[in-house]
Amino acid sequence: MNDQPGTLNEYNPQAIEKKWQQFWEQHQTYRIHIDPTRPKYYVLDMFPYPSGAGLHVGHPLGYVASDIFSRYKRVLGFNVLHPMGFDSFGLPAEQYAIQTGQHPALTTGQNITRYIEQLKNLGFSYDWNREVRTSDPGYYKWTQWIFEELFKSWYNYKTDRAEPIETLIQEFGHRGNSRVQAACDEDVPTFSAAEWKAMSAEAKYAFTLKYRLTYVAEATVNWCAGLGSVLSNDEVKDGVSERGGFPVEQKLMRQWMMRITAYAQRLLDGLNTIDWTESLKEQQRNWIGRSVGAMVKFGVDQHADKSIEVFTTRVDTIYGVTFMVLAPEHELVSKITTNAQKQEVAEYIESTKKRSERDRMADVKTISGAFTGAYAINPFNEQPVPIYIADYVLAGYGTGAVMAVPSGDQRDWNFAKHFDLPIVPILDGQQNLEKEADATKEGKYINSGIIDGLTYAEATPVLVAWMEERGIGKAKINYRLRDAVFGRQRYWGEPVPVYYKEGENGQPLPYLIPADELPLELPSVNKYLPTETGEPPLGRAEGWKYKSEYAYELSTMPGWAGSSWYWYRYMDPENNQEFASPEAIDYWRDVDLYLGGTEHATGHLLYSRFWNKFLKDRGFVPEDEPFKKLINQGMIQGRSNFVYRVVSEEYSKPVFVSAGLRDQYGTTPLHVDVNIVENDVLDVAKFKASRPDIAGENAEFILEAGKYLCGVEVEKMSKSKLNVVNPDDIVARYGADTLRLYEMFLGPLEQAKPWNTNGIDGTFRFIRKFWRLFYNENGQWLVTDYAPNKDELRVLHKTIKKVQEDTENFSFNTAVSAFMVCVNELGSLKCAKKSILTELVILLSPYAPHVTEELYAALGHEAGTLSSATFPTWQAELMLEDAFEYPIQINGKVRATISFPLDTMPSDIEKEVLANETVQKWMEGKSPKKVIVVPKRIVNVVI
RNA sequence: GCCGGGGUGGUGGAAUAGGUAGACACGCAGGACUUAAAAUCCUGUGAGCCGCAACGCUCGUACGGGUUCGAUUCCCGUCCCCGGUACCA
Repeated sequence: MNDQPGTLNEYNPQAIEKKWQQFWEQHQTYRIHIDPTRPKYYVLDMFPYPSGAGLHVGHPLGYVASDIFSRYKRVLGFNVLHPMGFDSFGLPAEQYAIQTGQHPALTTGQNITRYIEQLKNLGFSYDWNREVRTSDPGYYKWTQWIFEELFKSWYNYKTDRAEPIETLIQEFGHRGNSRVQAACDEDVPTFSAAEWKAMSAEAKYAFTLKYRLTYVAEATVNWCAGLGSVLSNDEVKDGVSERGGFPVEQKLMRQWMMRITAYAQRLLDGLNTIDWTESLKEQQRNWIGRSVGAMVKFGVDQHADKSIEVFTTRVDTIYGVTFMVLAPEHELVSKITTNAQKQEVAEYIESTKKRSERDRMADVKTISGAFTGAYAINPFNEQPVPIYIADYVLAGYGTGAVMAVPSGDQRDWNFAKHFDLPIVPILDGQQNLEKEADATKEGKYINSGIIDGLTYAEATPVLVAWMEERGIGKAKINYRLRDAVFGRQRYWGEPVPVYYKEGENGQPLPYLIPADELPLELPSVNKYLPTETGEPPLGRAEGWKYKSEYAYELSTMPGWAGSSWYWYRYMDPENNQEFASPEAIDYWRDVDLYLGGTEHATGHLLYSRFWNKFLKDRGFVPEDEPFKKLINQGMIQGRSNFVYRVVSEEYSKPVFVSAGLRDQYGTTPLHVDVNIVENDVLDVAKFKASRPDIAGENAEFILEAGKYLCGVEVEKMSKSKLNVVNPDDIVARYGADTLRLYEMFLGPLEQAKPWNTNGIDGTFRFIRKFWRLFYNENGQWLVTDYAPNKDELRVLHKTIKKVQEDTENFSFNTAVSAFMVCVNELGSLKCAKKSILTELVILLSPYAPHVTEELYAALGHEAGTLSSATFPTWQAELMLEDAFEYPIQINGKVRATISFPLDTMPSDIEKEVLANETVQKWMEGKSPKKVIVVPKRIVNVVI
């Protein structure tokens, strides 16, 4: 590879790309507007967090794909919205601020500038006039506004949608709250209309707080002391914070929460209406975790006033219950434990507390628990069963209590064996109960009171009816999904627009900052750390308007707030009156194609769907689902190179052995910078220069075939592993088009793959060859006006067809291959004719918009872009040009062909008759034994 | 464990309503050009066999079976890899 590709007469990407970037900027080529005469198409990339490291080499993968698709849709006549922006609130900028004292807005701004520069270098067709930044006050004004709208709303299960809080207050005034079916706090007492009317205005207000979609609650949260903040479940991995790796503990705190659980069922149902990958939908389904079952109330022996409620998905096994298990944290534990068992129970609770979350997860096999001494009464047969506590029952799921059926559940079975508790079979279909539990639903019930002799399908309704009659249980659907914690004790985020006033009972009540005073701007602080009294950094706020009168909410919103609605802001980014105008929303509606990584499956993508459904309920947006189709680009992993240092007393100087020969020596592998390795061959001179400490002048290298080959391993891309490849370096050397094409060529878009540049020369050669179709060896323009011949048309039409199919399927790697074949074939045909090239450019422009600049002028296109809509016309030409040919195999060998014009699709029978005739002719009248016609392309004949 | 996706040359990967496996590219080898190198171009390149050559033959898509005229593709079983999730009652 020449280090300076491109002389004056050669393809010179640096000059071409620079020229066209300036041109696009000047002419605002990619600026788009609402155009009711054309259909819209919205292509969205997941916007990046602008980190200090600059654009990651994995980012362009998805951006290139979405850019290709945007260009493709434009060529087909769509008005394409293709914007970019920045998710610019976040922890790293704040950490940096803590270390350096620099305002996060400053560093964030610098990072964004760099990102934009890099993105523009890559030639994306974004409309930069629509750029958004979540940390701009003009943007987060509307994030705060949505928060306030959520606060002003409640979820009505009767209408199954969110409604303004006024409709709830009205209902309270009419009939109290006994008939209200709402998503609300658990501790809401029932009251009548009269009682409601008797309440003070403030008491009424306090009451509504239990129903609003954002609310304050005492919640167990993931508290990370290292970061001084609360984290969401998806920010915690293996008991430590995802960012920074600090330990995380469970802590009870007053927190802003969002009632996403109100939408659990709709979030589940909506998945059936959208075109996402099955694995992603499955992840969301698991996260929401719907299970259908029943709540059953068990009495407690000696405690007539108490009962234990359990959730079960198998009420039909109720007669097989031989013990109960409570979570150690369950509130009844202390009340029902007998004196004799007190010490054992206390010890057990103590030991579970010591076990970290991590230990509990890692160690699933150890069976432990303690007997409380109390007994529960099975409401169906009045039999007492012992109550245990055990840490395999989770306080956070269901009621924190389970009815244990050892014959049907393996964990219960294990527990029963360990504590020597009875195992009662309840179905005649159950087998091997001595060895393991059998969760079958086959057979008829035995030992089962009112359901004896029934089947599974018959039993459940009988049991539920029996329970409901007596008020001891009911059918119930349970979700794993929890309400989302909405506060972070951090500085660099949207301030929660709330202040507090002390109420009658001395408790502070939250009130919204009036909407016309939004945005509540992030105040400046002298330090980005929590205050001495342990308040969040906003405790240091200076210049807050009402600070002397009221206490402000000091937490900020979580990272996902700003990203949960940003696709609407692109529709109308400058609007200061609304988050986007109804006109813009009505035209652009929803995202037709969304590209991004799978890592957001249970975070961003779930919260966004939640907010969207809320906005829909309140009439602000028209569509129920925000992202119609979603493609996940695979993660780009790092590809590390290694050198092998020989470990031996024999040598006084450092010795490195090539990878293929390392088995013959004892060696230690060392990471080596991938940027001084090409095709896994080490540049020894550069290596020596870069590591004088170990590889200086007198180091020895044991080569194979004259080269030093490096070892390879796929790892996460990181600085310490010396495997980071900066896209800028590639662009500087080969040009953006080569990088773009290469990233597409690397493999299927959705597949995770290690980044390596081993094949990049191939795509560079291709683009150069392509360039040469247009220019002669002196760099002069070659395009002329001759009509193409049949062979040339054939090549073009074949390519157009293939590329269109591949593009529709997001199979860009095969599309690039098809281009390569096309250019090779045209090259040998010496084809350089205007009409052919017109079509070729339409195809190629998504991938290489810079290469063919002269064409814009020569063909009279609007400069710098392509708007020709010739796609529909070529297909007709293709039909006239070509024919289907069916080879006829006789005893496995091709001996003849039959052909059909493309406009007449023969039936299989017609083919068989024709094949028969052809074979007979070929064999001079002999008749074949068997003719098998295969629809696709081959006719087999057996004689 | 469960759920989802995979296993094809030296490498990245093509091809699945069943129909010439290995497109395209990298790498490698040989050749042309060159004082030389780089770049470029041409030829070859799954493994093996036969032969002067042409033609041709056998085996090959993780492994073992099955269905079929025909299986990388469909079915059953096994092994391995990647991603997600985790005591969810």
